Amino acid sequence: MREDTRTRIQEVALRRFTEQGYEATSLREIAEELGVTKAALYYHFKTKDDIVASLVEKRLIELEELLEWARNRPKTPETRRELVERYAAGLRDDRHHGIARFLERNQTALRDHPMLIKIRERMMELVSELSESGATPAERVSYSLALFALHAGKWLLKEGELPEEEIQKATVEVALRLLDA
Amino acid sequence: MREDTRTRIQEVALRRFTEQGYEATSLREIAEELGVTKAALYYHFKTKDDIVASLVEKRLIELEELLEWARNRPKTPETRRELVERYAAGLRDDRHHGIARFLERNQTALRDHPMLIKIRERMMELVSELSESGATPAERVSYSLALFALHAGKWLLKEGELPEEEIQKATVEVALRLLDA
DNA sequence: GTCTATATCGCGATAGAC
DNA sequence: GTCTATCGCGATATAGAC
Repeated sequence: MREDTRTRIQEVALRRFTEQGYEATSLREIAEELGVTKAALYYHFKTKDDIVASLVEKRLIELEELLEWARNRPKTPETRRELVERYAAGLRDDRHHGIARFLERNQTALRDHPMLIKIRERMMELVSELSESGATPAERVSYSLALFALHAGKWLLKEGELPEEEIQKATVEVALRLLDA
Repeated sequence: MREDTRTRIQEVALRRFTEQGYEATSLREIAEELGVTKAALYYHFKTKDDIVASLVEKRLIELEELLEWARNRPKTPETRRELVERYAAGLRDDRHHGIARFLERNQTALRDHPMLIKIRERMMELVSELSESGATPAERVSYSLALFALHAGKWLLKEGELPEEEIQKATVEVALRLLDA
């Protein structure tokens, strides 16, 4: 017994938005792949943007939970290290890493999307949690790059054909070193 | 006496492609701002993609020159340090940093554009020049991040309202430290 | 509640007149 | 060198079939 149409729309949309980009993916393509008409999509989602909102809401909640966790902790090197490790673990999670890839690739196309604006804000707040109030510009850049490194490993090393686990070890190692700036 | 239409199209297109994104910018908008019709743009450029090609060709040449310089040098720590500093200087150049910002923001939308594919290839070759052949995955990630840091400073620190020069000092400092991974 | 048919309007692109 | 007119396709809205 197969899934409901709404879920199948989300799956096809996520894959195509990630691979081809949000604007380059038409609703006609998605509808055709599912064997329905464009209008059917509009029954399940108000607009194309609304499909995006449904995809990323869980990621936003995850970021907000991580942020709350960090705020209830002292700003120590140990907290920073654990924050980086929790962030990396979140990206490894099957429920999130597809969404994360989609987000990485559609920052510009979706720059005015309310959900994406919130996600960007939370990311910047996470970086603030990594920085002490008197952090130098170089330290702040390093801390931002630490989180970025966790995202970037897959395509920075894509030539090498390394196993997923090796890539993760390498990016976490670099991220942790960036915390000691 | 004012510039020719072709140059004015390039200026308006670069600004709008950077601020709103390539796909979100219509040729009608560009034509209206210039006081001409869409069809007039098609006299100066074969397609919308062709405007992009005209914008980025100088950046491609700059990358290729930098690559050639690096290849005629021994792969020493000193070469790597100088490569990073030359790359940073290139980004500071008024002729290039507007183009660089445009490229950063339109990677996904223009992922199949022939000129953009070449630029990505050159960037990956530059990273290879930074890596010795036996470099570990963590080292390769660090070297890639070093170049990325030079691009990312502006938006990573945008909240702090630091002077441009301070941001550049900070990013170069972080990039150079990443070379010692 | 689930979907189709149909229509509107803006898009990139082209052809041909001035 | 720039215009008008037109094309096919995109997102989106609505009316109504089942």
